[in-house]
Amino acid sequence: MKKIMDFADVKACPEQFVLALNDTLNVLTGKWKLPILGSLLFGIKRFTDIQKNIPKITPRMLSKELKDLELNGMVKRVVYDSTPVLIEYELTDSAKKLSDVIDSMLNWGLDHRKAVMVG
Amino acid sequence: MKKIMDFADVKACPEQFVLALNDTLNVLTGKWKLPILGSLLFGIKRFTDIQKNIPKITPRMLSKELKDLELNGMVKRVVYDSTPVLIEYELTDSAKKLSDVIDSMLNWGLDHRKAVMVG
DNA sequence: CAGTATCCAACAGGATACTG
DNA sequence: CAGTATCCTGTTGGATACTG
Repeated sequence: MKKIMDFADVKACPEQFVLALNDTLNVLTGKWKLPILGSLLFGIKRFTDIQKNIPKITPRMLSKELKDLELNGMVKRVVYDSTPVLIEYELTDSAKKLSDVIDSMLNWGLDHRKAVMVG
Repeated sequence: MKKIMDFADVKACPEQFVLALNDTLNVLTGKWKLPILGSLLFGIKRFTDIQKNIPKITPRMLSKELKDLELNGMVKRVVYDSTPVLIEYELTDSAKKLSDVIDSMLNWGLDHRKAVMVG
């Protein structure tokens, strides 16, 4: 794993690092993004499949978040020109790699819980 | 780095993992938490020092976020009983370990930017 | 210096109903 | 099935002024 200080240009040009960090934060934050990505980690899904996977999400929010994730290169929306039209959502390769980030967040979170308990 | 599927009980008891993940997200999200943690990574600081470090943050927001970070075990607030009273903020050990998470977020973010560019 | 107090705007998200 | 359209509430954050 490359550390931030390994990047030679971090001091010379910090803006790109701030942007990259914000990108990561943006695809994770909000009430529904992680549940949606989690649902799609188990495979290609249709709109109503995702809705069934995530209790209490409304179609409005699912639609909004899927558009946002698509715009940010996390989700591919595939339209099959059958009758009736079939639409499927799947994760991009980039999105699948997010599991590394989630693992590190999980590890820190579990450690932190222990630390806060005793402290 | 331990991966989520390495935890034997992840399927039996997923709630603690959801909580841990949310903890991590909660100490990172919002407009000011990361800048504040970043400022304190360079050492112990006083209220107005942090304010000088972070352009445009108001005392209201800095006060609110510092309280929140303290409550979540990220920041220690130390009061020196001199006259006038001196107050310093420093990161907890747990907060310092966040740099691992930030590194992984940064790496993913930089990769993702490249992937989205070409895609 | 280290904050509070008040008021206000913007946005995230929810409830419900409707559509090609 | 795969969404939109409206309307509404709560939270986040900003502006400005003030305090021990």
